[in-house]
Amino acid sequence: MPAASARSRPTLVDVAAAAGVSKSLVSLALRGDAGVSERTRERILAVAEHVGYRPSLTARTLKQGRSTMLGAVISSLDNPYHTEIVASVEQAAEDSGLSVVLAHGSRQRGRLADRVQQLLDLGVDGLVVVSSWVPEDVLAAAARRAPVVMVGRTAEPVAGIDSVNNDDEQGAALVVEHLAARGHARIAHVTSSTRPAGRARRRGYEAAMRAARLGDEVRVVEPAPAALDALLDGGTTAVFARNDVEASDVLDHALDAGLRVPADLAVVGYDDTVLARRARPALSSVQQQRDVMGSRAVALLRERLDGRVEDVHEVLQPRLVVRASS
Amino acid sequence: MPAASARSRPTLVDVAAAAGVSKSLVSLALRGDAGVSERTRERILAVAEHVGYRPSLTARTLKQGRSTMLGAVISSLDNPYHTEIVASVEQAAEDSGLSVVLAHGSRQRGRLADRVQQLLDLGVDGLVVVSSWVPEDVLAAAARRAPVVMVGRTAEPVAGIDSVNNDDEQGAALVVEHLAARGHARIAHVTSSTRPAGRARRRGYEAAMRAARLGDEVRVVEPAPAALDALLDGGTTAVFARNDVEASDVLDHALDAGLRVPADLAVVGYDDTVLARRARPALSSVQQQRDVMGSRAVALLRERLDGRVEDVHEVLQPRLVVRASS
DNA sequence: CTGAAAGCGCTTACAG
DNA sequence: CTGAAAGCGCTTACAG
Repeated sequence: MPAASARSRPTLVDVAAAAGVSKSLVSLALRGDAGVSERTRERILAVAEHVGYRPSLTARTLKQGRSTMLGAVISSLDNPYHTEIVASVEQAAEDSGLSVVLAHGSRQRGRLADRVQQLLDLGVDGLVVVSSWVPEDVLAAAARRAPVVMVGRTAEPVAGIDSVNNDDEQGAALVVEHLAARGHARIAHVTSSTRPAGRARRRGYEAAMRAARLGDEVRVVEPAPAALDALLDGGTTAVFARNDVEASDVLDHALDAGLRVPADLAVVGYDDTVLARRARPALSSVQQQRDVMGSRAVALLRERLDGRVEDVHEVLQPRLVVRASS
Repeated sequence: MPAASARSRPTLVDVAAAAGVSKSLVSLALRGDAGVSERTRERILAVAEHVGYRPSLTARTLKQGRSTMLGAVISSLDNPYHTEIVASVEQAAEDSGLSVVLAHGSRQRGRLADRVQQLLDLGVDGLVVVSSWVPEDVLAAAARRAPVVMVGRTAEPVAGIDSVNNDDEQGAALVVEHLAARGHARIAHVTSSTRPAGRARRRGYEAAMRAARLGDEVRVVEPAPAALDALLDGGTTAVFARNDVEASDVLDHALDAGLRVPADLAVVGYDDTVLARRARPALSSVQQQRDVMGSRAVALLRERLDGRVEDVHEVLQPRLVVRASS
């Protein structure tokens, strides 16, 4: 069989011809319609199998007006926290008979907006956005084409878009309470982020410090070498970093400076990624309910597809995983 | 505007009606056909923009028989080596005016086969497989539907499928030569893999050891604690690990055992992932030409689409990146 | 320079 | 239980 013909897929018409029936009957048989006799269906299925028939999703989507595909957008592939959420979205989608097509923006803002368009042009039935870098006007425009759910925070809720996120303030409070219970008073917060989640963690830290009557010891610095040196010289005994990446940087810096962790300095991160488990000593970190996030995101999308019009914002409670670093 | 109507996208017909022309003219104008007067085109573009028209990729794909989409399949999202290759595939595709839809198998073999089917059913014009876990019969079947290029090794070349991969034997030889030049004689190889790339690295190690007249010192072990202990007790002064993950494990183990790296033990990895840079001390590692891999993969696909029928297998030369661990 | 018509591969009423 | 027909939103000869 020549390559060219090998590349032209058999269609319903081919199956129908081979089975000696009409193409509508083939369609009905393939989809398990009740009005097709058992014998006929089996014969048609066998023929379809024999000629190597695969239905064209493109044609089906065009006809039906829906694709049973969901789109997922993430900032970049190299953030294990985000990719784990995507994996849970995919699992939940699969459980609902939906498939997921994935796109990312390689950390580039404009590219993320392009990817959102691309997925919508492709005809996805809904969109899960696992990235805080998609501009809000792009989100709002996307929501006019298909239901959109945001996993994680935007600065303000975007009208028409559902969200599910972690309670960052509460996560930060868990860390401060843990460190205070371990006897730490001089607990600093290391953060380089001005994004919504980062800001919320910082607010949570500050509020928890005051609640623990440590308000005078509030100290927030960037994860830059000079700032960290000043911090360590200044008598800080514990650091709550905004995420595991920055916690790892703090850890490296402290070890390089000859400090023992956690004896001289306790370090706690956020997100509980593979980085936390790989660090030496292993990092305590705040764990978000990533698997629940994925299934809730898909559930919210399905509700929208079923007609819900009010916005829903779900907030999940995090928990602290204590390891050797604190 | 009610939600339902907001969700029904304007079509060519809507634009045509709004502009007072036929829908074929709109199509021609949008695609920049030469036979449309400048004034007419501008007017049509303005109307399309105004009504928020976006062409349906689904309809276009159905009509044209091609989608200008490439599919990319990877084993899982948590392997930075693979995701970096995918990023380079995407960049190369974009440069060719193609988009990429990404699918992964969460490390599950059967799921990978499903994803390959899904991408083909979706209508991708070609498939880049960045995973050695896709069964060869699945690859062969896929190639009957669309051009397929394998990035990385299969055990044997698969008929009808192009490939681009790194010269693993050569990479292993670079490591052995480097360590031998540093004065090491007892160089062990740590590997847990029986996959094609792992086997090739092992072969390369053994050949290079003999070439360096160190044939009597060839030692291959698994990255298990007991095996590593025996290795360290046995006078090994350098370890070449099959990849950065296993090199990190060796590193951790050695440091835990109180050894200094590289003074007591030199460690070298493979793939030059972020793990190598993040390790302490930073790991020497073999760097593959990941960016070139992506652009070559896309180029091979395009050649197939343009009619090439002979199989092409490209082999790229790796280079060694020396860091503190050796 | 512009329009009417056919057709990509499906699904879905509608007849029989 | 089965078939003929219309139509999803495009693109592309073909006329004019």
